Amino acid sequence: MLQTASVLPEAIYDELRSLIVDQTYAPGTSITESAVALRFGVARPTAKMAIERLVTEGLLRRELHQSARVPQLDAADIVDLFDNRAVIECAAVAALPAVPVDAMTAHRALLASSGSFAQNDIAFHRALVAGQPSPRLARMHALLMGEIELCIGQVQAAHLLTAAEIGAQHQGILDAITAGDPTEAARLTREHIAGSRDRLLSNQRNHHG
Amino acid sequence: MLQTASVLPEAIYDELRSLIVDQTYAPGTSITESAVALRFGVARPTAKMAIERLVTEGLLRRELHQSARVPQLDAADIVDLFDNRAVIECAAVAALPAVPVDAMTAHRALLASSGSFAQNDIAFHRALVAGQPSPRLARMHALLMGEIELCIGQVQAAHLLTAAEIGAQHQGILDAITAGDPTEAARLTREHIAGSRDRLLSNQRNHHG
DNA sequence: TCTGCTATATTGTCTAACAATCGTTGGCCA
DNA sequence: TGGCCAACGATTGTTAGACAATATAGCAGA
Repeated sequence: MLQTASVLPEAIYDELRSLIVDQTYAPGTSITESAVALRFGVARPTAKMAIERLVTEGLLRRELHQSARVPQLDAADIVDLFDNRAVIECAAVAALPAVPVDAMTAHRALLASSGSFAQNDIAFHRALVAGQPSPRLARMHALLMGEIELCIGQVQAAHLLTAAEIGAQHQGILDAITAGDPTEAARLTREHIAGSRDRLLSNQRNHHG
Repeated sequence: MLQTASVLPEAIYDELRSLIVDQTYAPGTSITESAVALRFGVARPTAKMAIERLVTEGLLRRELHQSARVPQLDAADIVDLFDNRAVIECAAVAALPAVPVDAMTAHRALLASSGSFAQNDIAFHRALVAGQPSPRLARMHALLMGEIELCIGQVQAAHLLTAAEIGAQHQGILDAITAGDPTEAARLTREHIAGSRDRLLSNQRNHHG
């Protein structure tokens, strides 16, 4: 979370964020302050606050005097997002003293998942970063992950790879951490993320290319 | 800049930010919304907006129902800030196709400066990141640099090193970029930032230890 | 002295309203 | 018929004032 906000805008923020990531609001949809205020039964300033927070995280874009719009992420965005994510997550796993329990939980949940496992994949990576000691690295990661989720939703990439394949790559990262080899952990993380990126890119080409 | 805000909160944000970085507001000072609104002659919501943006950047901290306070950065903060800064700036210089003109400008200004050159140093590093193509890497860097400026102000570290010494290290980084050696550029950047970190740390020990 | 209550200060949120600005639609003119 | 300009509607930007919720501090009592 980027900032500790008050409870009401926080709730609206959460809800809106889900609607955007779920593709309930398609890319390009414009989201006005009044509409949000009406939908959630709050005053416009409160809705405005939630929207501005989503803009800060990159899940919405807006310009002066125009309503916020759900961004359409293109190939360049995917490359930028995943490359930066690799930088941050490599630094994170290299700084991990041990495997965080939350990461193990997400890992097992992913391997056991029957349907869509994208959320478990995200949770695994978030847990790796959360388990590492630097709060600012975690903040920067959060700044990327919102758009990453949006991106995965937009490319309909839930099943580009099997849970077993993803799980095996995760297992390798965990093993390197446990073995006390941060360099190897970082390398595997970099490869894992680059693989996801390329898979998303080829899928996007098929859909929009 | 983290987000494109409207003009009035933007102006207040800029002014407040300067006052905080300048140490006009000492660490620990509490800044109320009303006080800001009064000082700048705007309504409280407008002041609130500026304050919340500074909180997002880490230049102020606040909890629910309490006024924002200027944070007192300790040794752990310095380490965290500079280590993460090294991660980001290394990635930035490694991605630089050539030396940005703004970086050259700041570099020359630093070498020619007679008094305090901290601003030129900051400008140089900002220019390096701004010259690199990824907007999200730049955003993450901006998230760190606010606190970095605050940190430098709090440790009264304007003259821990001569302009000539800093300039020489910068020159080395520029040379590596020009030579098309991103690995070397990243290494020199990492060393340069680690040096700054250690000097700030020892200075802080003298003052507060 | 320590505990508990009260009072004040501050933020959280709402309603209502006006100003500024952007996009669009319609009409007017060539 | 087609292009330019103006007015309109929609939306955001900003303000004012008000009330509720909460934290801090100071005071009173045991």
